[in-house]
Amino acid sequence: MKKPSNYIGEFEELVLLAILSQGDNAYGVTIRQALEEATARSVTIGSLYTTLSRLEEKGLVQSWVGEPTAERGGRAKKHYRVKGSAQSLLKEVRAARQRLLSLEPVGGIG
Amino acid sequence: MKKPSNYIGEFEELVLLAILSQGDNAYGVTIRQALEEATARSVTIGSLYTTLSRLEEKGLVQSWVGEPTAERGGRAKKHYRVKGSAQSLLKEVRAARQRLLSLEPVGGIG
DNA sequence: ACAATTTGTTCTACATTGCAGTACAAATAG
DNA sequence: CTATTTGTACTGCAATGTAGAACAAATTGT
Repeated sequence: MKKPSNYIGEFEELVLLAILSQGDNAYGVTIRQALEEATARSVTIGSLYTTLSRLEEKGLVQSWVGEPTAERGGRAKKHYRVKGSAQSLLKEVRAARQRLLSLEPVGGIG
Repeated sequence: MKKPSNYIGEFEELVLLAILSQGDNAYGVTIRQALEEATARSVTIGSLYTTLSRLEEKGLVQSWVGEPTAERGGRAKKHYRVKGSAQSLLKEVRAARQRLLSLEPVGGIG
């Protein structure tokens, strides 16, 4: 739960949104799936977990391991939840972009 | 005009938006001012120029040096314009975020 | 019990971006 | 031709992005 910086990157932001989009079912596989569908780009699982770890180090997400579901086999899922501090950062960066867009003299970019 | 990657970072995105917001008057000083007002964070001039250079390397912005204005003294301004390729990338990442938000099961984050 | 299979996470390594300080360049004024 | 003003380029390191392979924990079948 360090606090190395106050900045979140582009991919980190997408990961946070992906977690939110999965509600109570946010873990590695579902988060990845949401990302790939939303971005139409491949997301390697290693990249995702690295980012999830860093987000947790920064205190932006919280995680806990669930009970292993009796489906076929496989390790227990590690669930993720977005913390309030992250919501604030998301709001901030969205607001900053909006402010710049509202100054846009040509009138919107799409 | 290299093409090292297809990714744009968070700050790069803000810089692109800031350039757009300045219309025909986008150069170091005005871009920086727009950024600081929109983000409420200090932006050192070195950081900005580094990012502008990288954006130009990636072919996302175009620059040209203007005539020196007869105001007091000082070097000629280097003007920047956002290219179409950048507009596309901006659209893409905005769309990706929007897609994730629209799946948001809790109902919006602010 | 234990090897094979399945599901899922951690580790290692390097590329790209973010960020700041300092040096440098080009213009005007006196 | 020096001082001042305005503005840009250079250097170096920290933080993020990205991928591949190794590792871990569960179930199934024999």
